Parts: sequence; C-alpha cells; structure tokens
Amino acid sequence: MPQPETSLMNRLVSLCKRRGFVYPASEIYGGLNGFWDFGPLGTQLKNNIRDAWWRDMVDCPPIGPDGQPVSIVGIDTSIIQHPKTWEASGHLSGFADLMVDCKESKKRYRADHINVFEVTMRDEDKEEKARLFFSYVEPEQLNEIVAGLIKRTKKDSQYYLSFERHPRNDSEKYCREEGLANNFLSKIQSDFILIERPFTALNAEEQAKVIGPDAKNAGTLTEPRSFNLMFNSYVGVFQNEESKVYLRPETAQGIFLQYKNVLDTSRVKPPFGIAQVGKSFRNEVTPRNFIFRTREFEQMEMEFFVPPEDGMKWYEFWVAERLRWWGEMGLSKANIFRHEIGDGDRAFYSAATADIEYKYPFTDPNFGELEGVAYRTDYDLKQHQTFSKTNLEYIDQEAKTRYLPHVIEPAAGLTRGVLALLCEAYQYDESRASPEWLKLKPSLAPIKAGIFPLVNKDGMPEVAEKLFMDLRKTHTCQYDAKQSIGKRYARMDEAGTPFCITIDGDTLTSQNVTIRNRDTAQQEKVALDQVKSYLSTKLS
RNA sequence: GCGGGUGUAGCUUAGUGGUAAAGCACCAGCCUUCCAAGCUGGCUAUGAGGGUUCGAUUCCCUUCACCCGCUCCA
Repeated sequence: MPQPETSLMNRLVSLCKRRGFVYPASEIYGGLNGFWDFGPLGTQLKNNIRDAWWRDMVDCPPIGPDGQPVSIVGIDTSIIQHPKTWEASGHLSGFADLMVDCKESKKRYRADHINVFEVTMRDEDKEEKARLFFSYVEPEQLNEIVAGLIKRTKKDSQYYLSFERHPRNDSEKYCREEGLANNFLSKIQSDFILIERPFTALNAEEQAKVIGPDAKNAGTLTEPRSFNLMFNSYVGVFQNEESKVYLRPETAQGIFLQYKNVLDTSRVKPPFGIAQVGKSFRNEVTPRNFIFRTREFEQMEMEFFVPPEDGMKWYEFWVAERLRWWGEMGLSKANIFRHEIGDGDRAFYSAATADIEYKYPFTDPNFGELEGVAYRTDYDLKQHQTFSKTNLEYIDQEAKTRYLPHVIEPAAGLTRGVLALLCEAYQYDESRASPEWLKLKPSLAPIKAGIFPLVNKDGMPEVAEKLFMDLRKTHTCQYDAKQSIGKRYARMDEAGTPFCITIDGDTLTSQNVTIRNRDTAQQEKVALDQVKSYLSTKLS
C-alpha cells in the first residue's frame, strides 16, 4: 500500500486535531510546552480506556494464580498531599539532583557524579606554575587523563606534575585499583596531589576552571542546576518554605497513604489491591513526541499488597495479566514487548521490574514505555511507617503473624494508552474513499454508531432521529444528515466509529435499516427493532 | 537545557518589501436513494513581540510552539 510522504506521526497528529482527539493546550496563546488537551473524541476514547481498566481491575478483576478471583478496591486521593509524603517516597531527594551541562561536549551530568581532581604543575624548583582541574565520570576517563598528563610531563620536562594523595587510599593502592600502570608513580616526579572531590564540593570559582569530562577546554561546565521534576505550589496565602506543597508525580503514594484506612474499613486482606486513576504531574526536562511525554498526564495505577513470600508469584502474574490486557484492548502482539529491567537499571527498592513497551512510530524499530510493573517490596510502606510514625503492619489474626505487605505495582499511562491505541488503530488505504481511518476496538470507539437518513427527505430524517433518540440511551451515537452519505461514512471512519446505520427508502416500507461495517465497508440489512440488540452484541 | 530544522486558513501547499492565492475541509441553501458527487453563497491565515522602512508575511532581533538529534525520564 503506498503511503503518503508525511510521516505517520505527523499524519496522526493532524488527524487528531482535525477530528477533535487532541489539541495543543492554550493554542490561541501560542501553546504551552508539554501540555495537550483532549477534544471531544479524545476525551471519549480516554474515558473508554479508563473505564475498561476500572472494570477489569475493580469491578471484575481476573482470576489469580491460586484460582481465586483477585480482590481489588478503587479509591481517589488528592493530587496535593502532605509534603512529607514526597520526602518519605524519595521523590524530593531523587528529583532534586543537581545537573551540570557542558557547553563544549553538549553533555549533561549529575553534578555529584562528576569527580574533579586538581593537578598542580610545578617547575623544577617546585614553584607552582599552574593549577588544573580535571574531571571524569567513568574510571576509564581518569586513565586517559592521567596517561595524557604523563606524556605531557615527559615532553615538557620543566614541569613536574604533583598530585595530592587520594583521600580514600594511598596512591599506590589507588593506581592498582583503578588499573593504572604499575609504574605510574615512578613516572611522575615528586609527590602526588590528587584532590578528588565531587563537582558539587567545589566553590564557584573552582567550578569555573574545571575541564569537563568530555571536554578539552576549561570552564565549559555550567553551574549545577536543580532539575526538580515536581511542580510545587503553596497552601494558604503565605508563600514560604513551610507552606510549600507538591503536585503528585505519581498516583501511587496516595494509595500507600490510605492503605491502612482501606484495610480497616473495606474488609480486605492480603492479597488485595487498591486501584486509582488520576492526573499526575512531572516537570519533565524535555516533553516530546506528542502526548507520549507530557508534563501533565493521567495514570492508572494499582498497588497489590501481598504476603512477602508471595511477591515474585504475584509479580509474574501481573506482568502477564497486563500484557494480556493491552492485547485485549487491541494492541497487536508484535507491537508489545516485555522489557525486563536489569539489576543495574532498576530503582534501588525494586526486586523486579518489567516495562510493557509499545512500538510507537517515533521509537520504531524500538519500543517505548506504556506501563511499568514493579515489585516494590515493602519499601513504600516501610518509608511511610518510618516518616509518619504510624504502624502500617498487617495483622494476620488467623496465622497470628504481623508483617508489612510487599507491593506489586502495575502502573499504566492512560494518556500513553490513548496514544498507543491511536497509533495501532491508524490505517491508510488509498482504495477507500476515506484513506485514513481508525480501526479502534469497537467497545473503545468514541462513537459507537452514526445514524444517517440516506437523503434528507421522504420521512427518513424523522425515522432516523427517532432511532437516534432511542439508541443514545444505551450507546454513544451521532446523528448526521449533512452532505452526501459517502462523506458521512468517511467522517465516521476517521473517528473510528465501527457502525453506521442508514435509514433508506426500504426502512419506510419494510422496517429494515442498513448497517455499514467500518472495517469491511460491507453492509447488511437489520430490522429496525433489532438494531439495539445488534449493537449490544457487536460491542460486548 | 544544547544543536539543527520548521512556523501562511481546520488540513496540504503557493506567493510577495506595496490589496495574501489555491485545493480540500467546514458552514448555509439547492440537489442527491449508499461510500469525501454537483451547483450557489459563506467563514477562516502570515505563531507572538519588537526593530529597520513611507510601507514587513517577506529583512533583522527576541520569544513561543512543533519536529529531529543529544540530554533527561526519580
């Protein structure tokens, strides 16, 4: 099938705007980086995905690995919580890392990851000639720098390099550990001055002299800047440090904070889950790729509390279950990928994490995150227990034991789900009157059926309107009598509407309507009084 | 945050230091008995701000947004 010149993403973004799925936020003011608004169809689609998740999590959860139905309850917590929440969760410190940019190499580093060491160059009389600040991040970089220095000392014999002792070890041992040449010491004259400090420990004057880890010239590193990813605000009219609060960067913490209340009031016991859907906010450094990475987004998170010894069993269960679910929503197997996060890359508190990734057009042939399933152990409850001084243990009356449950967290991006499903649904077929159309799963489609009088006369509009008034009670429908029937079909194709019901001359005489199938463009006759049950069957 | 690119109507494009053009879409009317038909009419644009100029959409500066690459993604 020949594809148009413009990229898939551009066409999708264009269609989203044209049909009212997604608009740039604040567009009339020039837009706002990292924010998008959902239009009528997009909102409907998002709500449908959200509702499907809620139904499959809370109302009708799957059967667990032990053959019993899983027990999950839903809650809805505040976007703004007590600021201590984020201290306990680690978001405040984790998000507050100072970053440094290099103007020469264009790289960015965590300020405390840059190791700086100072080299004093002296002449033969040991008079100080120059002080240089070298820096490195990887040990290999240190080797390179030192090798360069040795070369330089040899060539230019009037200088002696001197390093101070390494603070942690004596120099000899240090060389050994870092894999430096054994004769390193002997090659460098006199006493070593190797003052190694993190970049953050330097004063501004010194920082300005540092040669960046990947740079040749000194002074190319910016001063450390905070990249706190949490939005903040103030509670009350006095804006000071005491009144400072944060917009939640994830919905999960609200669940942990209410875990005990739910346990005490809902007659649940481990294993059980608490689910929540809602907005989260992260002041992302680089919002990018349409609604993939935005500063305000919606999450569908569920925290599943289990006895510690059952952690891995439930982790495996939920990863498999969530993969299955996204498939059921319409994502093809070829486009979903289970990405097991390795030991080095996982959050420190997590015993296992798998990302469910989707092959978005902008990541293709690679995949991008759609949902993360993390085995968070008892980290969160333990933290909140410590910080709040509240006992959060579960007391098992039967077994006469008490423990902090372990947590499995399937955390899905609702906004990303909308994107993935739109990408998956987007079809281009030049042979159709409407080359672009959305093959959405019927139950997720924003509009389930379009209802059209074939022509705008002979009593057809009246019958169609009556049918519309009846169907709209049970299904999201749209009545359209404008322009030609072909245009109306095409419009519905772009909206992903699975069925179009046409009232024609035949309807007036034999009480039959024509139902057109979006995917095949085939039509079938259905009795007027059977339309509702037809839709219900097809949409279930 | 850095580098590169792009900003003209809802979309896709044209054009110009001197009245901004077209196709499609959209709206209204007519017509129309099944896949963006036709006719008539209509709405709508130089991302924003500043400078140079008699005059700027065009040249310059700043800014904003989007795209690509880096970086970031607890």
